[in-house]
Amino acid sequence: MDRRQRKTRQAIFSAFTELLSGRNLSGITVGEIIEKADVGRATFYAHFETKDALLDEYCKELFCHIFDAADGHVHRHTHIFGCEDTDSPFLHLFRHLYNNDNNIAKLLAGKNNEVFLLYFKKGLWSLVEGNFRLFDCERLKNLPRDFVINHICSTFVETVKWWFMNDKTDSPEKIHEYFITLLTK
Amino acid sequence: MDRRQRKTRQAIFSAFTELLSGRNLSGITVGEIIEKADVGRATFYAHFETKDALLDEYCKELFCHIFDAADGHVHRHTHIFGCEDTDSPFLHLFRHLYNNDNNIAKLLAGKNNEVFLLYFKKGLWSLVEGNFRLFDCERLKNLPRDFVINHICSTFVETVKWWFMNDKTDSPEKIHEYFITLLTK
DNA sequence: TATGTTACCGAACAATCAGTTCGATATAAT
DNA sequence: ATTATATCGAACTGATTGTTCGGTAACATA
Repeated sequence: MDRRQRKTRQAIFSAFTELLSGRNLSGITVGEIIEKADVGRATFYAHFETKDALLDEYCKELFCHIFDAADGHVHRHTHIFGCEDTDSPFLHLFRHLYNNDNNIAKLLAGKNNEVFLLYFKKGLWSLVEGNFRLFDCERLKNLPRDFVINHICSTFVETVKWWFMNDKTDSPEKIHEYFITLLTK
Repeated sequence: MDRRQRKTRQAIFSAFTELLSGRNLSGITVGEIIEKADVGRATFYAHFETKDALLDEYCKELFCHIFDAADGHVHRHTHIFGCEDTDSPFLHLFRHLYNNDNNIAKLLAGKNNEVFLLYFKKGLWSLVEGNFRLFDCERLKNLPRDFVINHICSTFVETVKWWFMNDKTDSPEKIHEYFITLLTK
C-alpha cells in the first residue's frame, strides 16, 4: 500500500478514535473527522465509501486484534470450570478490557454505542463456539446449541457492560468469578 | 384533550407503526411520517419536539401497557421455580409476545431497533426488581443484587430475541422452560 | 347563533450534513 | 525524467431537520 494511503488511513482512524471517546457515534460528522484528521473531503471518500464503511473497517481492526489475542490462550487448558489456577480465555479478555487496550472500554461503555457491542458479540460468538465443550454443563444439555451459545455471549457482554457502568471497581479476577458463577451450575 | 389533537396524535402513531414494521428506525424521516399520517409539518412539531420525542412517547404507551398487564399476574403465586402448574409473569409475557400485541414482535425482532430493547428492558427491570424474591437461588446469593437483576433482564430479552429470530417456532411454554432452565440451578 | 380560542394547514425558509465532481498539485514508482 | 496515482480544496446536489407565519377550519361557550 502506498505510504500516502497508509498515512491518510491512519490519520482518519486516529481522528475517529479521538472523536468516539468524547461523543456519541451518531453525533460525529464526516466534517469533524476530516478536520481532525487534516484530510481533504474527497480523500476521505476515496478511502471509505460511507461513514458506515469506516465504522465497519474500524471495528474489524479493533476487535480482530483483541479476539485473536484471546484465542491464543485457549489451548493452554481444557476446562474453564473447576480449574481456578489456570487462565480461561474469558479471564484473559477481562484483563484486556481492564487495561483498556485500544480504548475499547470507552467504546463499549457509551450509551448509543450498540454498534460496537454488536461487533464485540460477533467476535465472542466464534470464541465461544470454538470452545463449546468447555461449557459442558448438565443443566444446559437439553437446550438448543445456538441458544446456549447466544446466552453465554450475551452474559459476557452484559457482565462487561455492568462492570464498566460501575467504573471497573472490581478486579478482572472478581468479575470473571461473577461471570462463571452465572453460567456454572 | 381536543378531538383534533387526539386524531392527529393517533394518525402519527399509526403511521409510525406502519413505517417501523417495514424499515429501520434511523431510515424513517419526518417527511414520510407526516405524509403517511396526512398531517402538516408544523402540526407534527406542535405535538413532538423532535423525532426522538415521538419515539419516546411511542415506547412509553407501548410497553407501559404490556408490563402493566404482566404485573397483574404476580400476586397469584409465590415462587416461579418449582411451581410448574402456575403461571409466572414471564410466561405471561411470552404469551403476550407470541400473540404479537401491538406489533411488538416486529419491533423487537428488527436489526437496528436496539432502542426498543432498551425500553423493553427498562420495563422488565421494574418487574424483576419488584419480585426479586422469586429468583431466590443458592448460586446467585453472593453476587451483587443489581448485577443479578441485570442478568435476569438481559437473559429474558435475549431469549425473546432468539425466539423471534427463529420465527417463534417454539411455543411460549417451551420458551419459558428454556428461560427458566437458564436461570435456575 | 355569535364570538373567541385553539389546532391545523401549507408553503417557504435557514441550517446542517452526506456524498460527488473536477481541475490542480504533490508524491511515489519505474 | 516520466508516468501513475493520491491528495487537495472548493463548489455543488440532494436530503433532512426544525422554524415561521398568515390563513382556515374546528371546537367551546354564552
